[in-house]
Amino acid sequence: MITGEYRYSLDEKGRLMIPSKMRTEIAGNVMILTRGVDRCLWIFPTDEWKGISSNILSSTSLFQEKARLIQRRIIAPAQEAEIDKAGRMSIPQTLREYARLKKECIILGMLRYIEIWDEETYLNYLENTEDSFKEAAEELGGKINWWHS
Amino acid sequence: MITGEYRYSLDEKGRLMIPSKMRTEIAGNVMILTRGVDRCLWIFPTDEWKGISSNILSSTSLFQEKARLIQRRIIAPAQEAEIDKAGRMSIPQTLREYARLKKECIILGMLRYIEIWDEETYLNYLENTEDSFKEAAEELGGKINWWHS
DNA sequence: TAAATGGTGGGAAATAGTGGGAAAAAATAG
DNA sequence: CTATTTTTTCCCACTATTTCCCACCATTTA
Repeated sequence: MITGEYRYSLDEKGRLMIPSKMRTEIAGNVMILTRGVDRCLWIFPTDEWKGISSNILSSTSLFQEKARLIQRRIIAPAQEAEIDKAGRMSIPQTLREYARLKKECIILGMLRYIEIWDEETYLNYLENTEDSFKEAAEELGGKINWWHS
Repeated sequence: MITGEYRYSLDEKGRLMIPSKMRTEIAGNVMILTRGVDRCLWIFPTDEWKGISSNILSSTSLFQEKARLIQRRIIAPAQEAEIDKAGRMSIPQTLREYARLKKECIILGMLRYIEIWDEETYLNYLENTEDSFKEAAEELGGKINWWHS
């Protein structure tokens, strides 16, 4: 279970530190890096990625508009990224641009994957979604058992 | 599996770099280049192309309007293109015009084939399809098991 | 305070990418 | 059919980027 919220800065070579607590949760040092949905990047352990990508592919077909949308935004931009001996990961340029990463980045542990945000973008996101978050919490609160049995 | 999103520029001789990470995924240095669906070009490894083109042919008949459409748009414009020793590919003029390639191009790895876009066209595409993408993602999110087993 | 772990910066070698000259091929004109 | 021009292809040299590695700094732990 990968969790935690961290701030690290991109260095001049476009490398970003992955917190050691997350690294210890991950098998191997190769991961899959791709576009996320709200101007953030997603990092998946390779085995999680295999499941997700094959699920998407099997439930869509190439000559359909929606399938191409998903494929072009989620599957296509994905690249393998290695964690170097010092625990850092090089973020490819096109992905860096998509997420508008400047210097300070936020790293979020989402249980089975990791999100990377530009700090400013992230703070704006939190602020702008405050209301719909409360709504969602309210709605979910009625549906699930927060405290198991 | 070919993935990744890259930006390269067409040089004065109409050549376009194919990213080395994609080249290593491809057997041989000859590929099939043809029109794609949304103002982009498609590049297939030759063996993938054989499968796809024969699939299209066998599932359609000469005497059907729709079959002729697909043949004229996808099959007929197809040409062989070689990757030179420096890893570049010459894009024939008619295809360059169809995709409106100017200088900056986006190269997308679509798992079993590659797409080439003019950068501006691509950015417009992403922008214009933002809403239907989020819809499609939402819909897909409800249908599939993101986390295998 | 020493040792261990976590994090940062940057040099050097290897790899990837760019530009352009020259030979070959194709097109055009005489 | 030959000569000239244009286009394409092939190849080499140069530049940029990435990768690998090592040394150092900071922070935690004993």
